Amino acid sequence: MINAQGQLSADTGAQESYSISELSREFEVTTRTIRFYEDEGLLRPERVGRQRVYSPGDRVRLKLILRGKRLGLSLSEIGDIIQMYDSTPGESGQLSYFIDRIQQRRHALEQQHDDIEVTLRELNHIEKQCRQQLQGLD
Amino acid sequence: MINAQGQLSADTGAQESYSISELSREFEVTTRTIRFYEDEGLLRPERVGRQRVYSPGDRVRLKLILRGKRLGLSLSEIGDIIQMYDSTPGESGQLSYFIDRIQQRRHALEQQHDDIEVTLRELNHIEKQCRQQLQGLD
DNA sequence: GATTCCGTTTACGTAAACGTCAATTAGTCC
DNA sequence: GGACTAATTGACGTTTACGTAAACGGAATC
Repeated sequence: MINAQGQLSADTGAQESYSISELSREFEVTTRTIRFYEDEGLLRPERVGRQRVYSPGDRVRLKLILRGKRLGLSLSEIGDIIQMYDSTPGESGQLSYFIDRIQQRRHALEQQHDDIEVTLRELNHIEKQCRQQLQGLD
Repeated sequence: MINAQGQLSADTGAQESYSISELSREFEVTTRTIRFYEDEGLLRPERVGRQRVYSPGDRVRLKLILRGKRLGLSLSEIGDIIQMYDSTPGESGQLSYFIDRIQQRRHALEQQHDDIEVTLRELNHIEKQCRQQLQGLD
């Protein structure tokens, strides 16, 4: 297998580096978007010359970013969360403050979780009514 | 009990009308925001003179809007959903197309649901590590 | 060596979702 | 009847998250 840099890489399913257009295609975002995330400090790919080269770690970060987007988070909120992932070990400043931030995130997520369940139930109800209408069983 | 219009209303917990500032306070959004939602066609309060008067139904709609916001939906997506709630009975144009739209919404919500669970698990993991650090049990 | 394909930087444009005045109206309190 | 309070319309400002176009750099290909 040959990657974008023309180097051989064992086909383990996990490449060791990615070009911007590869990631762009894989995740269906524009290169503009990926560069923008870098401007915002969410990604820090290496450079070979002027070109960006993304590691598997960068790819995971991009995944995290997109997951955050699907949840409706702003890029700065996403940056906040990514920072949590990054500073996992001990150097997270005030540990208890850090835990606090985690709790807050979790609280918001749990609220969303509830909102989703309510909405799903309601949509199910509406759909049911529609199906009855469709069959004239009303 | 006396509402904003100076009229008596039985204290059943459910008022029969609300002023814009009442709703503003209750849901902690600015009046500007509420008017903006009206501009976008998400709310249609009645008028007494020039003043807006909101019914319990309007209040529910506002609740729906804010729930949608917590889920990260755009106002137009929220409008889309509210329309589903409104046109429940039979006049939903192409019923099967309508059901299709419901399915799509549901799919997005289920994706979010999954995203949340993954993120929550990860946050839990991170928090655990932090707590261990805090107790020096590492 | 001209074209094509990626990629880069710089910069201006834009849609969404409000914020922030400013000017005006209409009722209320003393 | 002046002051205050709540509401209204209108208009411009702002932030976020990119889109879009221009102009250029290298490598590959014909």
